[in-house]
Amino acid sequence: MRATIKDVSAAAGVSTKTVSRVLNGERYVSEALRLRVEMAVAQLDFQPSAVARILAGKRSNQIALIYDNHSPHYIHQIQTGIWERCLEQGVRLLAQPSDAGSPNLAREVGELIDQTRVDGVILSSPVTDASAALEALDKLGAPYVRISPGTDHGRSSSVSMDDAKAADDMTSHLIALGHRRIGFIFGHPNHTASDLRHFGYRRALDRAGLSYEPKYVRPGLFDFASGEAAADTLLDLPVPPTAIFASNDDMAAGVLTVAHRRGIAIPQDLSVAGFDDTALASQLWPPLTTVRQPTRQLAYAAASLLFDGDGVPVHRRLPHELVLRSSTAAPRSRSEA
Amino acid sequence: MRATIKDVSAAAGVSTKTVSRVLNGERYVSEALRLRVEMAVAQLDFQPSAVARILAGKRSNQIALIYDNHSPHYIHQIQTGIWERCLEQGVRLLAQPSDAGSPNLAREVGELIDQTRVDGVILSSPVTDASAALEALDKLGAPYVRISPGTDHGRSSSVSMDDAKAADDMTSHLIALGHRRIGFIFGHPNHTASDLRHFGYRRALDRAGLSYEPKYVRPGLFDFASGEAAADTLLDLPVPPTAIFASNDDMAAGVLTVAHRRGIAIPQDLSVAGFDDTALASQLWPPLTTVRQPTRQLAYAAASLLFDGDGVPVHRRLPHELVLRSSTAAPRSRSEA
DNA sequence: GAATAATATGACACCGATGACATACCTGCC
DNA sequence: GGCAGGTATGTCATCGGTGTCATATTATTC
Repeated sequence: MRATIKDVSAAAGVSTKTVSRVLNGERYVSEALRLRVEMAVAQLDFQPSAVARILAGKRSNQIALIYDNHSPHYIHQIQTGIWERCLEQGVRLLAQPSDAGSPNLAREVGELIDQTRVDGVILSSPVTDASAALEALDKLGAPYVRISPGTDHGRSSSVSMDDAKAADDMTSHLIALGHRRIGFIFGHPNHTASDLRHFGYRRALDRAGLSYEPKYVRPGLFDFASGEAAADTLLDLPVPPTAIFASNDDMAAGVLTVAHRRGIAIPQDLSVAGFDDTALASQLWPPLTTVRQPTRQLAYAAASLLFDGDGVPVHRRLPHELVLRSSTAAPRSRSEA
Repeated sequence: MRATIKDVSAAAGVSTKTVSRVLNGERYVSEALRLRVEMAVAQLDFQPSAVARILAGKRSNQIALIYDNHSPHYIHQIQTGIWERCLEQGVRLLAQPSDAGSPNLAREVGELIDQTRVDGVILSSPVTDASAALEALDKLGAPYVRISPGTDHGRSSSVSMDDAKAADDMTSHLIALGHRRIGFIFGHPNHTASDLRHFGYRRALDRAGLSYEPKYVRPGLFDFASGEAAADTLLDLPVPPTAIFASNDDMAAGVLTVAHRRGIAIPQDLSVAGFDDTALASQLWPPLTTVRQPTRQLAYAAASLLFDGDGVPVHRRLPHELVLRSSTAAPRSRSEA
């Protein structure tokens, strides 16, 4: 059986409380005792039980990540970023997939907090905007940080990128290339980022003096199939767009596939842009022009805010980056209006 | 403050032990008391503290997943499969990324077990074959199940697919199409599956009476870039292969990109096959013929073995499936030897 | 009807740490 | 010399449950 604090205290000839003091680096321990305790700890290869600590103390040294996202790449980045920060902090990470729309969400979150006593929670989109979850967390007084929340920004600390600006940048890039008819594929309506990206697209058109044409804007669900469907509709138009900007890479992949199927050359006959810079983006043919979302860094920053936070909401905005690859180019004929 | 078992016992007018019995569905509780307790629980919205349970009892109702895998899709599938089973069991899941080659692996695993008291551990490749981790688990007596282990099969329960058979099937498919010169890209040397897939490839050639040509076999690392590099080498050969079988989809994507870059038509001039059936496979152009690895089901089964196991190693093998898409076809000229 | 077994309930210690508080020992200062 | 205040250490209750054991009640058997 593993050594407990009692074994250590016996071996060192001190009280368990003194051992506890040494363990936690408290003041008021003489150098002599500190040394004896440390030697006993080393000798017994003693590991304090996290469980007992939680029960007795205040901190659990565990945080939870609540997510509901169907992009493995995104979650992986998020998880990796958080984990990196946790490692530095000596904190464990509990993964909690969930369903942002579930009527049980509040209960699930409540159970998570009550049962595990996590010190804090990180929410990723779209759970960031599930009011049931937020209410449950507020009620229980659990600190939480949101990654890319869409609404209610004052409610908690958060990290985010500027989705509108990014979409604006990409759209402007296409306009600069000479495109005048730019299709846009909306993201999943549950994600607030979808709306922001759409707004950025529209703002860029507006600034360039191009009219916003609803027929060039199609709904999407952030998945491959919806990208295909949207592309089919757009390319069936009497005067199809010369460029299509999809709200994420998966949908852009769908656009590419439709184009290949129709024998449309990319980027000569059609420019395609995505969003996220997932691994997929560089593995497609042609490699996708897209927006690099600093996902891992966002996650890392979120964990930092959680650890260092003092209750006052802080917002951190991280910069995105346009990644220009070969799926975009000037349209074949610049004379088109 | 949250209700505790004491509040419930007071509200129901019974001892805490009786509440505990009801909570755990133990025998020997009268219907009347059970009802009173259940009502009190409902009324107070009582959630037993997992932490206290762990400390007092034997089970922690937590398991951990230790992984070190650079494929987000794979991990996501694994995590989802395990989570599904955990949900049924009311068990929480701790995610523990790690580095299979790290000299600290044994310590990390030891700390994980000691500190969290997880009931068991699931290992995914390649940590499945990191002897430091296995030794640490054995020493601490922690039950564990491995997903697709490569070595030492008798050592623990495990779930796996038949990698050799799958690669054999795919190779046989290419041979049946008429291919005689089939390139092969090896997987990451750390993963034992790599070796098995290669063996399956070779066995299929052998059975068909085709000679095994080392020049058609290139190393790879399971990533896109190594797929590109291997494809370039293969296609530069004086007599290049008419088909390339990559040990996973990412590398197959690399092959497709090289082919596109060189203007090689797929599948007319070159057939390409992958392995795993990741999301990527169906999002590429042309969609990839590949092997569907039952990752999620493997993970689910692994969790089941962990929960239901009684210490006796059990091995479960799940069936794979050939997914035929449009990246493979008969070679242009069947006359080639 | 007494002995035995099965059922039902509670008292209490305990899991392994930390928190609150008590106590003892030094210093330094009036 | 006595007292305040910082330093060092220990005692004991406590966190919120479960395990063990004792005991009371009811059912079964001969």
